[in-house]
Amino acid sequence: MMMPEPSLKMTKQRRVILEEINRAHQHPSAYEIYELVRNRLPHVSLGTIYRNLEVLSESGMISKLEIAGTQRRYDGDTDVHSHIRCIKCGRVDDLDAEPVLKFNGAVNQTAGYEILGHKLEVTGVCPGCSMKLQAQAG
Amino acid sequence: MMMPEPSLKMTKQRRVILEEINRAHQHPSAYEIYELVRNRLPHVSLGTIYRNLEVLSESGMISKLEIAGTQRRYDGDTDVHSHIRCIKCGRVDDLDAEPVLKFNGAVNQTAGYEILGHKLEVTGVCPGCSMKLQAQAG
DNA sequence: TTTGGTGCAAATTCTTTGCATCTCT
DNA sequence: AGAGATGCAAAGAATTTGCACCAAA
Repeated sequence: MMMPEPSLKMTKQRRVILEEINRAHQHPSAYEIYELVRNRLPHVSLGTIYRNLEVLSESGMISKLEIAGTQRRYDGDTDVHSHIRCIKCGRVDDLDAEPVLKFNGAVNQTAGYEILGHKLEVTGVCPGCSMKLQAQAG
Repeated sequence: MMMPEPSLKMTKQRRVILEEINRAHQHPSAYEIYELVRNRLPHVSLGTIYRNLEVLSESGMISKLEIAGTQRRYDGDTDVHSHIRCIKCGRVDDLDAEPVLKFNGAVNQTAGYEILGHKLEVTGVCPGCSMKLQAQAG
């Protein structure tokens, strides 16, 4: 027998969270989303942000970025695309153009794993951190 | 004027940590390394593990894996190579063969970033989790 | 009305750090 | 000796969760 899917209520918190993620063209962390939402709903709690990020990504309305770094980041754009991450500040941007990858079959025969996907992550230093470093180097 | 490099003392803790990382053919987390080392040095502290993982990776003797997931992992093999990560349990293995990647120039012109590198991360379900899932599905 | 959501605060998990003491070099 | 490392315990950062009340359907 099937479990009924839990129905998603569209609360105002959830609606605003979704709007802010879709408006943000960087890839905000939970805390950054919290700050954005709090401008519009001053009493919102961080727990609500986390719970919603979870259900929204579970239901495919946003995506949870699987990238390196200490803080998780979220993306309103659910199409598959690659990212670049600043190793200094953790900022994440989209690549301007999706690189064309070609790889041989090696990946398909790894140690008994059932392969689900892959992703390319480019690392670098973002314009902001680049400037700071040059100022320091003086 | 140059700062003198801090000299690394080879304490017994540091030596054992290094030996255990090099012996481990998975990619252990700090806590897993702690457990391995504790078998040989029962009074070692987790703080010492973390401090050593930091200096050892800083000095290039091991590498800190930049992978998605909540827990950081370490690798005694400092050559560049790609990994596969189990989305269920976080286990990380080396790919059996390094895939040949070819990509167009798109990456070189992204939003003012100074590009440092890139990496491919393959995701999948490891043999252990695969078996558990099949048992559940019945 | 019922089911799911919220705010708040406490709890978890992973990692870092201050400090007194110890140990390589 | 003295720079650097250790153990311990406390602090931090990011995320999750229990619970009483609230609101969308």
